Amino acid sequence: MADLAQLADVSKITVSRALSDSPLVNRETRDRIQALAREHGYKLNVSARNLRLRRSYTVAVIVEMKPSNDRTMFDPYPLVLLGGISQELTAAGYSVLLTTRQGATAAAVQAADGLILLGQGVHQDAVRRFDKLGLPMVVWGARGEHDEHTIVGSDNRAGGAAVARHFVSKGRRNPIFIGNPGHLEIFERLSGFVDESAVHGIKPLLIRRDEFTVASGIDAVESLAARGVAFDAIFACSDLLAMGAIRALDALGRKVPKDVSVIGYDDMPLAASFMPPLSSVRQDWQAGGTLLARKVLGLIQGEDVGSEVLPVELVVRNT
Amino acid sequence: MADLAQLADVSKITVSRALSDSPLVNRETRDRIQALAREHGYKLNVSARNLRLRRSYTVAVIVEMKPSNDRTMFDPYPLVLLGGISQELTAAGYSVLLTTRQGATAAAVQAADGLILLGQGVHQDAVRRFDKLGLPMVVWGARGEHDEHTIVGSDNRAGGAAVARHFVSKGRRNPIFIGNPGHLEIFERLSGFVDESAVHGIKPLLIRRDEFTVASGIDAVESLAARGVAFDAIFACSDLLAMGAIRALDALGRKVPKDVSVIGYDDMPLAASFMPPLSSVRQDWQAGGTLLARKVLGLIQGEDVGSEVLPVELVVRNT
DNA sequence: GCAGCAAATGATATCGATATCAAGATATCG
DNA sequence: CGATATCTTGATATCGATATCATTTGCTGC
Repeated sequence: MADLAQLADVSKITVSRALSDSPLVNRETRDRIQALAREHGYKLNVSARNLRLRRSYTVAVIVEMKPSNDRTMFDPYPLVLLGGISQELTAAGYSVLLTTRQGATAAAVQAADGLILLGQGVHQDAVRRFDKLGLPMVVWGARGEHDEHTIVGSDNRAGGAAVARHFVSKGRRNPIFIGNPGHLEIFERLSGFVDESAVHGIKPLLIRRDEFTVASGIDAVESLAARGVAFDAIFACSDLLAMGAIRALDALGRKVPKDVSVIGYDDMPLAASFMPPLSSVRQDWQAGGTLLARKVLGLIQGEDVGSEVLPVELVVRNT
Repeated sequence: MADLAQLADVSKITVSRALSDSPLVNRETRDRIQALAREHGYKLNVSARNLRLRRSYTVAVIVEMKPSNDRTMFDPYPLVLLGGISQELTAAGYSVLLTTRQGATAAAVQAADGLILLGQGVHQDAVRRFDKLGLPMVVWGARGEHDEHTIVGSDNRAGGAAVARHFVSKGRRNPIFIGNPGHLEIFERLSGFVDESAVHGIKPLLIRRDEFTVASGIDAVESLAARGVAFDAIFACSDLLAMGAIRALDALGRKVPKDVSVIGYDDMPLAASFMPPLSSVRQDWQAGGTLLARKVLGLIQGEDVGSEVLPVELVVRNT
């Protein structure tokens, strides 16, 4: 900037003002300086600006990425969320600092202006840990009873309820829920499902499975069959579980959807091309990401943003 | 730091040294200062340090994230890569700055110490554009003829060749390749496939399809059938294409793998659970991410790292 | 013709860290 | 005992931007 100042025969501060489009400087001067800056390939030193402004214009996104074949890493979900976040923040002139939980102690993270927490396993302890940083923070997921932080998530309860209503409309009386209600989001799906079923005098059976894999879905149905449990509908809390379930049902000679209705969750791209095309509950992750970003930005600006729940949509296909 | 200096009754610079574990300061003093820092929740101001050191300790990762249902956004691939990158960089004390191509003009990106380019569509023009930033840069993908930049990718050519050999070993004489050789990586797979086939006197047929979707795979096989083309093997350059192809073959009454062998690419988690379990070429993305990160770090340190090609593995299952 | 005001620019201090060089304290040695 | 080396600490300048207050210039209106 000092160099530019010399070139333009003005002071450093005028250059600074010109480059930030300040109305304090004559339009002519401003254009001249901006042209010079372009011409000489001037690049703002972000560190210097941030130091002076006491801001980093950076939002840290903390993703849970476990090494192995965990759901989080392989499902499209976090990436689409990241896409939405990245787009929105970038547009607002912020940068996205991506970290795993382990790396979150890095100095750069602590210097962030805000925090976004992703990952289904975001439990209270993790939230509290990051809360101590004292940064504006938004969490993706479901809202627990005593949560005070800002949460953005999709309406898991409504999703569960919609599935329950669908099953009822198909005359199903003995539905199964497969999943891990230990995760708050899954628990919400289960609650919505159970509550809505109860309205119609139906009591679903819970088969707890911790892994969100095809194998796990197969296993769940096999264990049901082995135990001789009667059922005519399955609500799996992930599409992979649902696919596994259908595979297992097929092997058992039970027809989907004639004998058993099956509905998955997430509506991953493959669901539509599954054979048979899988019915599923869709959440709009891109929108989720956008919203997460807007909320942090709001918090950073000192606004009073509340938590928000995004609608979901039951996509009925052939199962 | 000035406050800590007062508290410890030393100078700022001693505090600075103590906190960075400099051997220049007495162990006792150092411990005392570090204890004080912890106690008072001192946080390093990253901007200030970066300003002084003329470094940002940040590597920008530029991902192509197109809005719609593009392959990039939904496949597990970039996320796993990101996981590897993030892990490695974080361990080295660097931060990961995630951006889309559009956001890459942001000041923070230009301030990065290095650049990693991801996305199958990384063409020459994009590479050149970012090259102008003059930063250490590593690209994921395949190596073009005139490429001078550092490239990390998996051995697409070997992948294609392995598939060709497999087909030959199964006695297949009329193989089809489905995919878009416009992408350099895909082109390499095709080349390896074609060259290795030629060794055995076989000439594959190329069906060009630009989308990496199940629908596209179905469409490809249907068009083959409509044109009355004879074939007994399909090498699809993505698992989704392969799944679509198998679906379509099924509809046409052709058995897999009895009548037609099918092999996909990427070995996505679902491939193993597909019905029938899909044979596929696997690349180790986690390792790729790690390697990408190491290369940039090397470049940043001024080392002379070369390009590198990672091995792939043909996973033969039931197709 | 001069006070008063607006527009444009500048001088200086500052953000919070580290590099460089200087200097005091202590130890070692012939 | 003085000289030299070693250990430890400090003073000062600096990284590159912006906030604040000051100043200059040109113009308006009575």
